[in-house]
Amino acid sequence: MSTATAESRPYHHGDLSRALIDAARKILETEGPAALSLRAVAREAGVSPAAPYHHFKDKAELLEAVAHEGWHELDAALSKARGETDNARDQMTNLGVAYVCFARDNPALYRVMYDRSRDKDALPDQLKDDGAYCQVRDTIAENSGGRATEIDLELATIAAWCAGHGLAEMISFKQFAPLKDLLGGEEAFLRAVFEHLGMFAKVIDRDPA
Amino acid sequence: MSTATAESRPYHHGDLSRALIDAARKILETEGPAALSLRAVAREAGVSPAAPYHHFKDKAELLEAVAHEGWHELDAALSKARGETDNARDQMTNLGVAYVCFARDNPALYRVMYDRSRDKDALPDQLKDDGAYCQVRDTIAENSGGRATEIDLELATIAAWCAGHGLAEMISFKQFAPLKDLLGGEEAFLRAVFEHLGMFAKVIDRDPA
DNA sequence: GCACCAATCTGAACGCCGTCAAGATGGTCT
DNA sequence: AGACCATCTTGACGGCGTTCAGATTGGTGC
Repeated sequence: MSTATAESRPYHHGDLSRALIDAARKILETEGPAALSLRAVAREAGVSPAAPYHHFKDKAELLEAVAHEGWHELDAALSKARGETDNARDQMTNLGVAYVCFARDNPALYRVMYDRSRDKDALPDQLKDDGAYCQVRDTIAENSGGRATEIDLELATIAAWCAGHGLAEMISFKQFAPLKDLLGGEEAFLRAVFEHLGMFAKVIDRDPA
Repeated sequence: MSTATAESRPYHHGDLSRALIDAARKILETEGPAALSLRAVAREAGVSPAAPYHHFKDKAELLEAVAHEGWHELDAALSKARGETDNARDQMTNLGVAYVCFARDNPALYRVMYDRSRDKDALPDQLKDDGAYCQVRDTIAENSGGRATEIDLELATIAAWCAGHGLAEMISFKQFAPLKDLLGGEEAFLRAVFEHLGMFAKVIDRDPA
């Protein structure tokens, strides 16, 4: 019984790597990061606890693969948000809101993404090369009208990333619920906080004060 | 042999709660969060693995106590930084730098502090009542010269906290090492990023644009 | 068709973990 | 002295990440 389905299955199970990643993500979504054990992933995928070790060096490497998918999806979300307007300044706000919403809607995945980065002391390379980070930098560059130096651009991008990440982590804390209601919902709250950051003011407004 | 030392020891070991917290912090500092098991803490304190359960409901409650100390120490660090200048605007920058430096110098403790908050979906109460958060808000209020509404103040404080937290998490990533060198060190890097946030611009500069 | 190899998976085991129940220990109070 | 109770130890349970020997399977060369 070589292939149980029409798809070409390279070996015994089929694409177990893929199945393991999917199983991990399902557990993350339904039970949260605390429940994400390698044994649970194997169970979910219907294989023995030792099976994953033929596809991933250890648990960390599986999580790495999950995180990698997460960064790609964040990238896609930012691309979409950026494309929804031509006004460069609105693009910036949209990027920020989209970033935070991604983190809010995929909290466990977002956690895994940064936990893996922390363990490596480095954000993923794809971020620097052509990923989400570059979209933020490019948008800032367009806002600056060519007046900003390379260093200014880099610093403003880091600043924006910090603000987005910080807000993404704060947004879930229930302290802010009253403020959200008062402002008319979560997105309004997000936009208000972003405004109060006076984000990128130095690059965009560029008056030396 | 009731009291082995001059101090009054309530029971067998002495103040085991205290010893456990100290042991946990020592392990955090020397081996990092991953090595912080309850058994390791008990081992470090010289008691059996079950002993901690007479002082803390479970592992989470011990970590809660550790986190609580962390917030107090962060509070003290911010107080000190704020007191080092009278210029309100400098106070703001000093607060930001002090916050990030605390996180950089106590990375494992900082991690535990926020991990516990996430599990509870809430920042510690002490933050709202008279702690670090209020110091930031008060400083912003002084900067605004009474022109800011309550909501503006709250939003600006959240924005500042997000930026600080975000930067605290980013600072360790090795990608930014070249930029740090280029700017003449880590603190210069910190200050540059804070500047690029145009932080609190809306509250402080208050020109409607 | 068949033998063989390498890739893949299983089963059992190791040491670690968090937690709990039962019992030993030693202050404290009367 | 004796009772009491907080404290600590011992031993156990199930779950974890990981390893390893061996079984199973798919593809390759004859």
